[in-house]
Amino acid sequence: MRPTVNDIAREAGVSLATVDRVLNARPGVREKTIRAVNDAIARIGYVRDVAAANLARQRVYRFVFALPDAGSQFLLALRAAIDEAAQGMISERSEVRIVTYPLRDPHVLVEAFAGRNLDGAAIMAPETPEVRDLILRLKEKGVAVATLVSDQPHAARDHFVGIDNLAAGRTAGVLMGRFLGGRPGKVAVVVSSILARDMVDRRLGFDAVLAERFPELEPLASIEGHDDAEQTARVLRACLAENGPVAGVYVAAAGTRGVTATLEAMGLAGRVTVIAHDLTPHTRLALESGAIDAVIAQDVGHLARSALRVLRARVDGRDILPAQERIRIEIMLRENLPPVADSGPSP
Amino acid sequence: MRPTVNDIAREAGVSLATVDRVLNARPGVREKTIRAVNDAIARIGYVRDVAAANLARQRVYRFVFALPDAGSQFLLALRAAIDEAAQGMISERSEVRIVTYPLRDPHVLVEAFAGRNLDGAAIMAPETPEVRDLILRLKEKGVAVATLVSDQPHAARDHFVGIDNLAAGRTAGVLMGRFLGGRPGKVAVVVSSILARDMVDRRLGFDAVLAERFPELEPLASIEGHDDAEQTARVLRACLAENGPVAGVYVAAAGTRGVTATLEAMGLAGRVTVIAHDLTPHTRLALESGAIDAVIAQDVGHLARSALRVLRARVDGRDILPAQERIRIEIMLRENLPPVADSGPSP
DNA sequence: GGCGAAATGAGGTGCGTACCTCAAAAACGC
DNA sequence: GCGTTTTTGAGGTACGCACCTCATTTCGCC
Repeated sequence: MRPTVNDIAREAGVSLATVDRVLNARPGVREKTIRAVNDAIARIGYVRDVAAANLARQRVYRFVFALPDAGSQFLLALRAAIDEAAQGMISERSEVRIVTYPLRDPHVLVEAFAGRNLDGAAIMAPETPEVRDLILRLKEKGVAVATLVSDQPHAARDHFVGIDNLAAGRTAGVLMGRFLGGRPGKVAVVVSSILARDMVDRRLGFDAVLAERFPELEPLASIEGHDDAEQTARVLRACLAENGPVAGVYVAAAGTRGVTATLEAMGLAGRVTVIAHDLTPHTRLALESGAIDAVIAQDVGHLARSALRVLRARVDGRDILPAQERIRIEIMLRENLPPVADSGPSP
Repeated sequence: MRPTVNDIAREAGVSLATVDRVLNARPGVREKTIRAVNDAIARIGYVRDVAAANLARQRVYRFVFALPDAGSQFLLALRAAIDEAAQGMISERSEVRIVTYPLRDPHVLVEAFAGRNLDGAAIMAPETPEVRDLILRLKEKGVAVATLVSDQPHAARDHFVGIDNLAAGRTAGVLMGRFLGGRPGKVAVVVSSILARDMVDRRLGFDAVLAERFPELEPLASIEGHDDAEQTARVLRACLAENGPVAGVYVAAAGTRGVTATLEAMGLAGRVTVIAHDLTPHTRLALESGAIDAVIAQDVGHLARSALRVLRARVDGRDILPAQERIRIEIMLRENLPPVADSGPSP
């Protein structure tokens, strides 16, 4: 049997009321008594039963996820994953809302948080001063804050939920180098925007590995696709026209469809090594057909669940299991694609 | 406010006692009444508060993990991961014991389960008739059973916690083929035993990919290392003596140390592509030094937590989130090694 | 030593659920 | 319509904790 508050009272030689005052940091207890109670707690190894505490407290956790309103397949999948994770948390008195904001205008994001009283927020947003301020103000109000997918290392967030994008770029680099097997050539690099933190990191990691280990490959200047297939196709065509044939393309952003379509149209499909990010219906098909050679993926379900766990732990003042919250950099090849998840509940 | 059992009673026009009987499948309720209650539950969207339920139930879940007593680094890490996961579950009234048994003698394993009353078991064991019987008898006693790492598809287990070893073998095959970049050659394959289910699957997957996509590679007959470095070194030397130089080695088993040591001694380190399994201190070092080119890994923390979640869900009669329980086939390269986890609590 | 203030004790109630008992009501068989 | 069995209702207790009130004790201070 785990020790309870009554055991603390007996062990410390005080009453239940005093133990309660100490446990919940209520005033009116002498320093000396507080120490006696804490000693007793340490001695008998008491751990608060959070479930029972929350039950008594009638506590409801309010969490908000803020995501860009773009319609990329990755974001769609992420939203679905958050909904699913939230569904699993309702039996644990957590309430999750998703707010979306236009990427161009993070001001809307700031407004969305005004006046709400909530316990935690997971924010996927560009690294702008407004957002940094928003995070700071949330923290000041005692809200747990996690950044999602793209970090804000200079903001006051408690935790970053996402992959190490530098390492992801390095991984892409080594796959590109090894898959090309020593053949020299140029490599095009597609990012969403050269201002996005995750894109910068991926690019840095990619270049570093190429320079260190595959000097025969020449990475070209980043081209910006803004996570849009049309736009990506356009800039890639321009890039190829300017630089001539490439041996590989590293798509660090969304909009991979623009790349495969362009290569297909130019008769280069399967002859250019393509490394892309994020497992979506399209990249899955492209992997299966051989149009893409590898995908660097992050599990959206893991992202969603990890964010909720981290925020919950923060609010409860609990520690997290770092190993459980480390989002893995997954390498997806045709051969290790997971079976398609059936979406939605069966009838 | 979430609806409670009282709301169900009011909505269904029955008493609390009847709702309770229905919810907990107690006898003595007419079919018609059961339907009325369930309809009311569906109508008001009631979800049982598991925290409160467990509190009232005063239930303690007893789980057992059965593992071979071998001292491989993988098993050590797995045991540590189980301990850590169990630690996290004590606040959810779960109690976990690990029992080990000698691989040669699964009879000991069977005895270890005699007379215990427990709720769930996770079993990592070879596919023998004794073990299959053991699983069947456990199931008959109402114990939830999961197989761990190595499956027992013909046994009555509820769930398999581990990677798809066929796909893992395929992944190893494609990495081998692509890393060798079209160079022809022989490939040695090390397994622990040609009788182990996971080894058979890996071998099948590996061979299939080589045959389909890399006909220039010739896989040699499996050599058995029995998860032991010494033994592995011995059989690998014999294999190389017999077959001449190889382009690659696929180590589907533990005992990778025997392979790197042998290659090192023969002056072949870095000149033979090595694909190994499981991220251990040794394979991590070998990856960093370039002695191994890639490691196919399964996250031991995920294995442990998933097993516990699956067993818990089974006992509670809840569904699982399949996406969360799918153990990923991770591809570890030097470039995406996770930072070393600090072991043990900090002082 | 007496005073006011601070600290502590005793005890109650409720959170949402499980599980129990006993009485009352309804359904059933004849 | 009777007796019997089955079904249902009413109510209580418990789980571990939070939070409240009011009485009582202890402390610090002059």
